[in-house]
Amino acid sequence: MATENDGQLSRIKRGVVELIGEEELRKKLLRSTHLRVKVGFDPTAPDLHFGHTVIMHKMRHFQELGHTVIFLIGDFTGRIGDPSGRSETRPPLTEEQVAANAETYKAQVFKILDPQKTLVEFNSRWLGTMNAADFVRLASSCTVARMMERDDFAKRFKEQRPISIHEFLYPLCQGYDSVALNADVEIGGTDQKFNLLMGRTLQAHYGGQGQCVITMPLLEGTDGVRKMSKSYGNYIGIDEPPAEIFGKVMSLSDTLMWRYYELLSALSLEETAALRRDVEQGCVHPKTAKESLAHEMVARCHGADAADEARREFAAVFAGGGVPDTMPVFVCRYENALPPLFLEAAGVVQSRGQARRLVREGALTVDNKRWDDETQAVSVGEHVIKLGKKRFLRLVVEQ
RNA sequence: GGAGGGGUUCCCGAGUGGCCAAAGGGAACAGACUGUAAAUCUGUCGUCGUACGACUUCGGAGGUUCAAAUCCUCCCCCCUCCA
Repeated sequence: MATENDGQLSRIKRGVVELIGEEELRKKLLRSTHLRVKVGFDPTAPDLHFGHTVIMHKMRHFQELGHTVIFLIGDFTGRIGDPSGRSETRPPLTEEQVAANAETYKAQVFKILDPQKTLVEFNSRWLGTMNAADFVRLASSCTVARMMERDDFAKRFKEQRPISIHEFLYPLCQGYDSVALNADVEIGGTDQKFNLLMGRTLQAHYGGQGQCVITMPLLEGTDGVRKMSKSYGNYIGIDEPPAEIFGKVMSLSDTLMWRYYELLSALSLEETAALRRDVEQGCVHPKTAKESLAHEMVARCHGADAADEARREFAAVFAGGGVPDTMPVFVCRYENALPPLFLEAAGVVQSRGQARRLVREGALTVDNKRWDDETQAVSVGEHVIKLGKKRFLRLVVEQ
């Protein structure tokens, strides 16, 4: 029995940055096979991306061990805006936005989670019905000094940037969620550590047992600098088309690629290390290694066939100078066949001036031939338009 | 409540009456080189116009002036110190 328990524990610990309350977790695992594992998602970004999947795979592990995962949609807290890691106040969401985003979440999470062992909750259910007295009690559980220990608050305060009082409420609310849900374990990114610990503290404050806290590494976004986040625009969404996911992975830097291998790939750490060694010694081209990763990522979201197809098309388009199988079609009349006009009308660029500049810079290709005269109209007929490396358009010019 | 400092183009940040569509850096985009990698070099980076140029922009609203991001008035927001 003890060994089986240890097996569970080592499975749980794999890949985590920190496990706070390991001894308690060991005991809990002995006592129950149905622990309540809480993970909160802020409904700010309706599209799940690969950064989320790091945590979701950990949730999946718990499910496979028989435990119940509570997928908590922070519809109430979403309206406050999580200050974690932020240098400024987030804009609050409207109720409608939150509702719409939450629906999108629910539609996507079951790509990875087992619906049978997932409980979806909304924290407005208990936070929304609290009255002022309840909130005062909640707020009394934490001192200002304790709150200011938080790195991002401390930093903002020091840099004389604004912090609103309501942002103090966020960790308290998130912590109270753990009280309301009676969570045994909560999982989050390393940037959530403070909030996660707040849950542990509050549960004790309200007379329960504190949850165990697991922090997972944060995946850097495609820029390799900031964490992956929709609001930074550096994310790869799990719902994006295969070619898009493939392309985004391929344009990761070589250094960053190993991080993605480590956090996302099904390859073991040993296998990854071996691959890395091969690349460093020149036995394997880094591009090949990246293609495997891209293939794996597409396969996870869209299946192996789609991944094969994405790899084939990528090779044809970018290595072979070909064109994608599908590209947006735009029809215009001959008098509008001037590059700045149709490029703007087709939504390829944001303004005619921008189009004009790009054409002058030699970014435009019509039927695979450079077209650097912005005043020359494209002839009647069907053409393949390419702007820069990534923007394609099938242009039909009518008489 | 009192005193002082500040809000500039995607971000940071210069600019205190015309030479300002606004320095510099970053991000982004394009070209060259490549592996849609990195690094490097070059260019672009408010809108419209082939171009001379025109128009809109420097927290908001008014005003002074031939001319305002820059001066004045009121308002909104942020920070610091005192209470």
